[in-house]
Amino acid sequence: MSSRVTHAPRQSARSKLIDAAHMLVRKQGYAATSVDEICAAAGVSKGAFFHHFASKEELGVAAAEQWTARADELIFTLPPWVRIEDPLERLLAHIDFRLFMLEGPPEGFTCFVGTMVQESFASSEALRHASEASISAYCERLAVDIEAAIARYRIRDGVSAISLAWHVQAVLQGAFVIAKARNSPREARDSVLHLKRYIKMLFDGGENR
Amino acid sequence: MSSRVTHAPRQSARSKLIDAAHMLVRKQGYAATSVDEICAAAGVSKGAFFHHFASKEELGVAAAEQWTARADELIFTLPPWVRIEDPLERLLAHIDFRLFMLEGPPEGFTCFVGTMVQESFASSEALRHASEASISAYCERLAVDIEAAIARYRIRDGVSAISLAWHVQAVLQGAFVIAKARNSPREARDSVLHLKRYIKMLFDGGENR
DNA sequence: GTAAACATACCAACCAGTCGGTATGATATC
DNA sequence: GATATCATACCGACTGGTTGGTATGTTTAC
Repeated sequence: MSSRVTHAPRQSARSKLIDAAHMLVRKQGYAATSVDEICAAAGVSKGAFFHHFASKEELGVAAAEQWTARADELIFTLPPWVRIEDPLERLLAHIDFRLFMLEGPPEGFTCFVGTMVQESFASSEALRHASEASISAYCERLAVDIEAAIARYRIRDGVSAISLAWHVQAVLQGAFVIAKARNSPREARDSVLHLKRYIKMLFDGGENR
Repeated sequence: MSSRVTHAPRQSARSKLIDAAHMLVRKQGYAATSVDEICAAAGVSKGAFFHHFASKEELGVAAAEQWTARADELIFTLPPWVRIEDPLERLLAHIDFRLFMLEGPPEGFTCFVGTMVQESFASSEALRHASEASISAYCERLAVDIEAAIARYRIRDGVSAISLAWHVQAVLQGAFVIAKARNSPREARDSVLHLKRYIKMLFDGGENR
């Protein structure tokens, strides 16, 4: 009874704004998404927006940080396959998962920071840096698994784990662009399948001959 | 003396506007680039802009079409290596060329239509379609060379020429995103090297063991 | 001379950001 | 335990500047 809930969890407005930004920016881009639009989608007032964020740019930075946390959870923590013991199998399951995600409209599977950084790399060092941090975090986390696979199975041509991780990220980002251009995830999925074949070949040149 | 220069090449304003759009959009994105900014960079008045284009969107469509012509010339017509007889060597020279291009600031090597389509796919069907046409044209042209290589050397797993062409395009588009995020083309180049290794392995699994 | 190729001045809508104010709840004072 | 004080969360009207686009006039080409 005396359970002091202290103050009611009033994270609400701030995180609703970030969620709305994730959705709208992925659909329309950063510059084309206005603060008013984000407020309307989040169902909060403009006053609330500027209470939580000093500027639109600051929201972008906060949304990038939140995106990192969200992605790490969604991709590296929650899914059951992350507990596969064999590191190569785990890596391939990761690729299959990214493949599986390529469904529905682009705002459902594309990358918030990847979209944002394209428009802001030259105009806002804060946004560029926040986006880079988010993408780098993904690559470094993925490189851990790749490193484990290399340790157990070796890899061709002395390919490094971090280099392959960046390549995975590049293929995914490119697949998102193609999916938007084609208005269909079909070529994007094909491209990820090429990536999977490449990884298999890197770890065993003659396996699925 | 009476050398009638006939009419001075007055393609000038229109194509200066398109060139300025190519540069500015690649640097800042489509939405963040204003009509006034494009006019200023092109050194023409706003009246001239709307004399040649009914709207900013129409400039985008025209710039996409111009981009297709420019890319076809720059990549598939002018370079000396396009006359290499062996189709696989020609394909690998193509990849090397794309690798070689990844230098200097991003607005010098990134893709105008790739940048534009990310911001416009959901808001302007005209821009999305024009961008898709440009990217598709590149892929279909590249697929001709890949098809020739397949005919001469075979390829693993029954990979199709057009599918591999889209994968090349995806890796390049992804590499552009990574280069912008990292503020350096290093990881982008590494990714294209992965692509080159993949293509080599597809055409000869055990070649450079 | 006339039609295309520009230039200048202007407009309404929209933009990010400001500001005065309110509602609420925790803490301090007596 | 009632009251004063303070901090946080939020609201929505407002502002100065920017936006894409227009109206109208001038210059150039043939």
